[in-house]
Amino acid sequence: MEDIHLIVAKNLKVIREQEKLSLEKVAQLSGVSKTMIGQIERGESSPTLTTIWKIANGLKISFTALINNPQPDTTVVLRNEIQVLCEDSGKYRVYPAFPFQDDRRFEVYTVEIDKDGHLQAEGHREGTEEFITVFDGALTIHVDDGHYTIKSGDSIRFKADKPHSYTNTSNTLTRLSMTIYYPPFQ
Amino acid sequence: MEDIHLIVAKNLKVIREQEKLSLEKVAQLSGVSKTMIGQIERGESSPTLTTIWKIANGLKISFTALINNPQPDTTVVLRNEIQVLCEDSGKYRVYPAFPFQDDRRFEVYTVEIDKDGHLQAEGHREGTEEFITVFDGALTIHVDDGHYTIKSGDSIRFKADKPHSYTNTSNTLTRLSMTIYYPPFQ
DNA sequence: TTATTTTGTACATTATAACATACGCCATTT
DNA sequence: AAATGGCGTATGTTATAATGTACAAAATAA
Repeated sequence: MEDIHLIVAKNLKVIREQEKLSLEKVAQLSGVSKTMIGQIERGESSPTLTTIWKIANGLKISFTALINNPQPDTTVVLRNEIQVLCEDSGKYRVYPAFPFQDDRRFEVYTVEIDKDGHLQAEGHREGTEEFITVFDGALTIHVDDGHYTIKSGDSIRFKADKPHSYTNTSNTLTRLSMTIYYPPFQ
Repeated sequence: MEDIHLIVAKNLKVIREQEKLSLEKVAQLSGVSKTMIGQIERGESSPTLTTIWKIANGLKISFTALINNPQPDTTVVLRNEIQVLCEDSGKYRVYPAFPFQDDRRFEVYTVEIDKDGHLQAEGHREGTEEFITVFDGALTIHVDDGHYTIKSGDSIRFKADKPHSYTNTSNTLTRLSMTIYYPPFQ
């Protein structure tokens, strides 16, 4: 239960059944076809904004009542279930453990870099910072003409709004945890 | 500036320019094509939920930052600019002055009923109430076997979660203001 | 100036959201 | 049991969201 249209699916179905409304009834209240209402509820369709708007208005509920995902108090993320992202021919692997969400201003990744693995990254948004702790191997970070080598157990924090690079400068697999902070707008 | 996709259009353009990002850049950050970003900004497209989600994540902003419509302190609604809804062959005309919105729990209509005009309405959601003040003519409301005649200057409040009807029982045009209250869920 | 890059839009195509219709299922009811 | 009505799903079609390519204007560099 992660993808946005699945959240809407769940919310809509709950609200509709709570109100004891048929698909037909929701259709005529909202002006959206019965078929589409059904597909949205089953998660078979990613509705457009105007469709969501029509439904919210028809049911006299707020837009966010449909897109809100009531977060549980606890979330367990299994490594095997994370969609891994690869760079440098698979030598640099990113596991997004806690992706960016709503007003949370950070995201947490686990990164694995094979021996000789390397990644050159562009600068992120103005004010963005990275917080890295190395658990195995050693990492060398180049940023702003300087370079820093972080060994297992050590950590680094740096402003990531300029181009920077990560290199495994050990002879083994390097594993690290990376938290990226994005400052709010304005 | 009313329709939901126009709100997103405005918000996206403001944020993008604020961050000095090109369409191209937003495209690669979000994984949504440059063309689509442009169309959304120009209000030429009503994006799907997944597209909005991709953009929000790419820019590291909340979903609501895109769909939020910063309401002005004052809103003037001209009668001529309201989309009028007609029933009973045009004898019953509804002007939605303040439609339902977000967590506001009511909406305000102006209604005009010609001589002999009539409307049979189904019951609204459980707990829904209507508040009517008649300004011209006279209105007879049937609900739950009872009927009430409201003359110019008078008002009525009734639970509208059962079938009810409105009839102009005067010899002239009847005009009234109707506020409908929808109770929150749960 | 001319050349070059960058940026936003126009166009043609593909993918899919949205709709109208029809069908099958599970209730009641008779 | 048969018939009826309400409800959700499957199907085929249309509208439009989404993409890729190409183009034109503006900005930058030479």
